[in-house]
Amino acid sequence: MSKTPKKFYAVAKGLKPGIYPTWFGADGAEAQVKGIQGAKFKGFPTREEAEEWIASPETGFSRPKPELKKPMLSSHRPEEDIVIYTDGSALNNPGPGGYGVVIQYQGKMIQELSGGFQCTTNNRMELLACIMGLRNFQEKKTITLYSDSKYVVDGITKKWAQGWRKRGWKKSNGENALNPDLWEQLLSLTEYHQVDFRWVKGHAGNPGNERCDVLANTEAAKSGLPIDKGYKKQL
RNA sequence: AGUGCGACACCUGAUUCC
DNA sequence: GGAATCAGGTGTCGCACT
Repeated sequence: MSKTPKKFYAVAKGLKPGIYPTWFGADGAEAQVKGIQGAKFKGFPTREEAEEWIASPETGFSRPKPELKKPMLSSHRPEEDIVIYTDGSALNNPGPGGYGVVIQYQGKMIQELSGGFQCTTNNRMELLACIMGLRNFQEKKTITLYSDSKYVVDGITKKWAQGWRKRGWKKSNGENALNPDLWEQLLSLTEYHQVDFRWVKGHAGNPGNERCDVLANTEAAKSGLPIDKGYKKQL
């Protein structure tokens, strides 16, 4: 997993402003900002970046939200008629989880789907969200599907899943590919419909993705959820 | 088989601000 | 409820070494 190597911590407002090489400990940055009102600090991979930031602490401006101006004139391509947004969540991962789906037709929201399970994983829910969304269409359709999961999007667009299935659900390194039950369903749905998988950054202000996030989290928080029979913890 | 590296998610906790 | 910063973790994949 990725652990961003933030070696330097710039303290702009704290006990003693400056650059600190560690977070914890007596010499760490945490001691300089913990409990300090109005503290301002940020980690950087290099000392240069930290010093640069400390010179101009970038006050205000918390809305990098990229404005989506969509003129979308009369030339509406048919491949964008049906748009599905998906997201999944799993508290404590693995843990109680849910999926959320928003289906739009010609820019109008026409349906929302959601569901949850007692114990599952984030990736299973991301996968299931796509499956549940695509399942809504009996007839062959051209669909644009948005997910914030590279696992899901690359699994389809980079043909990972096709490779795993071809090798009997083995990954490129020979080990078992996980969640074959869900990937099998998603593969057959994508072989029936014409689905354009597109990755969107999570929590970046995308309204469709944000809505799915709320739906998924609401489901995960419910009580009396069913069990995810396909989830087997390997141990 | 190990070890790294990369990436996107999903969390848990702490502090500050509104 | 929202914004931000930090730490620790799991889910999963591919790649490239030993």
